[in-house]
Amino acid sequence: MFRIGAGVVEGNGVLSRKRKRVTLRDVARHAGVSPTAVSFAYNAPHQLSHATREHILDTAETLGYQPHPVARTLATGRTNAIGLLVPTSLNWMLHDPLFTHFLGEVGAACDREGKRIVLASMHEAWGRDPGPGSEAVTPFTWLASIAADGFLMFSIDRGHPLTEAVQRSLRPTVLLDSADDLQAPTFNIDDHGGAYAAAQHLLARGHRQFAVATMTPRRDGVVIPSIERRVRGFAEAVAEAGLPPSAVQIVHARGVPAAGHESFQNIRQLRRRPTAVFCVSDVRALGILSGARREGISVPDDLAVVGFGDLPDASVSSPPLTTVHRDIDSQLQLAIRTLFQLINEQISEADIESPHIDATRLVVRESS
Amino acid sequence: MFRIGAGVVEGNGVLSRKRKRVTLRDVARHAGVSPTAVSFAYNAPHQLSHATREHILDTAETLGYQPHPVARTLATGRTNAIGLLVPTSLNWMLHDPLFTHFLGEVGAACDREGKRIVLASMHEAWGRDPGPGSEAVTPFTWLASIAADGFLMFSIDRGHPLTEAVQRSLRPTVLLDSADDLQAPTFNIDDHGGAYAAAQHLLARGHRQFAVATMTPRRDGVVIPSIERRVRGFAEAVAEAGLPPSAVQIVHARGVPAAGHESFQNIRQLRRRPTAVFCVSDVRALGILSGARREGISVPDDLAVVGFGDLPDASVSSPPLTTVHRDIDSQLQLAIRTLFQLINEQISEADIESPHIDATRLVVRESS
DNA sequence: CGCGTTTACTAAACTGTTTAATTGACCGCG
DNA sequence: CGCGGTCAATTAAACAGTTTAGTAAACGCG
Repeated sequence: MFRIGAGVVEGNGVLSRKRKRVTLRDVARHAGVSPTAVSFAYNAPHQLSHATREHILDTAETLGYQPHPVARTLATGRTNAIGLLVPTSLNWMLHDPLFTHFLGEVGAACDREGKRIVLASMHEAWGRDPGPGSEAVTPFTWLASIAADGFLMFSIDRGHPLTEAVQRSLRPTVLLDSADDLQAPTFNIDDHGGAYAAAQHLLARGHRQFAVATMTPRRDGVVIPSIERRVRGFAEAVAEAGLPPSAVQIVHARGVPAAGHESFQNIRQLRRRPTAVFCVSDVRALGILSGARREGISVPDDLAVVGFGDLPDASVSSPPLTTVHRDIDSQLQLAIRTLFQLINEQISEADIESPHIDATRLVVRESS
Repeated sequence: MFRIGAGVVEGNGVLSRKRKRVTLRDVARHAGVSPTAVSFAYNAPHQLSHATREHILDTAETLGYQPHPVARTLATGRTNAIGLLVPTSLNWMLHDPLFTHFLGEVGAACDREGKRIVLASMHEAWGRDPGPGSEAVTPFTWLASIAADGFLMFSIDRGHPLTEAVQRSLRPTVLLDSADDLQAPTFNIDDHGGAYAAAQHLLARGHRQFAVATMTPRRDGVVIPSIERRVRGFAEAVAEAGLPPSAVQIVHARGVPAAGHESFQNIRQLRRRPTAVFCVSDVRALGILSGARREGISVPDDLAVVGFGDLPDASVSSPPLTTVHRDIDSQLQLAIRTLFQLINEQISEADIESPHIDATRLVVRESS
């Protein structure tokens, strides 16, 4: 077993990362050309004769020259990275399959374009004790400190500390699943309409007493606008059917993966037993399904369950989940494409109709 | 509903991101001080009198000055970011709960330190058709183009195209779950020993015919060293018990989340029916459990199942999963801390004993 | 009062690259 | 032979900060 013990492998140069960086100027000097020529060798080969170019590339190779990405960025103004701003802690978000799906797709898109993703979670970024003598971190300074050409943000509400910062930012920013009156290109889905349709469906099936399973409100007051819209949409449809407000009982549960079980318990403890439950997300609904299975409650006979999102898992659960379908991928593709176009200045923000709202539709399966 | 239609909101300056950047020099000019003073106001407050500092900060505020992160990086040599190099496509990795856990923890650690994560997937990075006239992307140039102070990599094998690049890199790199003879600080776990213990356990329970459920080999030949070690560890223990090689049958399945079901089907089709199956990961084992439940196969009576990793889910499955426990968090904390120390030059690579191998231990529950 | 130290601030150099403007050589053409 | 036009390469100016070395004034002190 190979081992890098103290002093065991030494002096062959491989381990020493201290050696001074070889700069473009060094290459130029050794090759006997100007720094510009070296730059051209990489970025504008046609400006150079084939012979000199080869010569420059050779000397660069032998010297072990690595172009300095930061210096390049400073000169070109392009970081080749987009900032993915996570509204809470990354840890928290990663438990949400919707987010991991988002992240994966963004990753694939960036991969195709040769771009990098800079992940920054906004949660603990500010309000932290400022370093010795330096100012406290504000949303604005925080955003400014991220080296990216543009930003992608999820679930931003009106009141979120970052909204103002985003609007003052110099870099294009695209919002997903956010409030729909923010001054930045926003790509949402029809949460309200989807939830409304879910309610209508359940009403048509004869249900009159409902539970809505949603998140426990965050202590920091951060609101997830898309979820709010879903709850409102559902309640509105029920109200318009002439039922009293008490026909909709809201149950909260915290966390994303385990929340389903907790929700289920809470539902069982309601005095007025609901015959149907609408969940603001599929994970929650799937959790309720498994809770019901465990307790011998029959779905949909004893309890109808409707989810939101139509994750891949929703169609293979038992029973298959009735849920509100959204086309995540097309929404995301459009958002990312828009962001790239904004970055490349192929379009301007004024050209974008915002918010862009993708349709949703109810997919009726066997859980309702 | 607010709407940024073409020309609807215009000229209030909020939407225009074209306005020229306010530089440190601008602030200096307006405040009537030298550029140095402005820099000091942010980075070395004690060098300035309280009054001038306030004055500078005020003018900066009114001018809307944002320090340029890239320029700062170029001058200081600090990006305040670490590169997370994903060995395959990000999309693929995100389906692995182990990776998302890793990512979440790295995120939390970076959050604490005020650092950013640069995500870069190596999968498609090179071998792509080179841009017009520019050189093809090589692992080395690719790595060099990432603006980060150091790198964290998962599952790197000897033959991986990046290994050489990492060793030539100027920036500290820490490896996790990788080959254990690479010339970089490596933090592994005792895969071999864990799998060996799992086999011994099953042998002691009287099993004589085994299946090992592992990944389908990747077409690109990339090998996941930790998984190789597990398979070998298991096979070795069985061989040392005097059983013939045929006592261990290897079943492959692709993908991470759905692989469990596929593995289960494959196991059922084996001519020599195994009485116990060892899975190289918990997800796979959990999938087999649910496949068995669906088909009415009793675990552990008809089939004993042992996983690897001891994810949170493993203890709450039905039946609770016997699995090889690893302390992911401590491994990760140590790796990250080491990386930060290397970046800050508080330690040198020669001081690090590598590979660092965390112990694993078998946790016997009810699936075996 | 003169000497050394601190305080508050500045000028200039430095980080490594791109890019606009420029030069000089060479070529064909009228 | 002189003139415009490429071609190949160079010079110099950005890009937006940090940092080192230095200076003038103020201060403390015997």
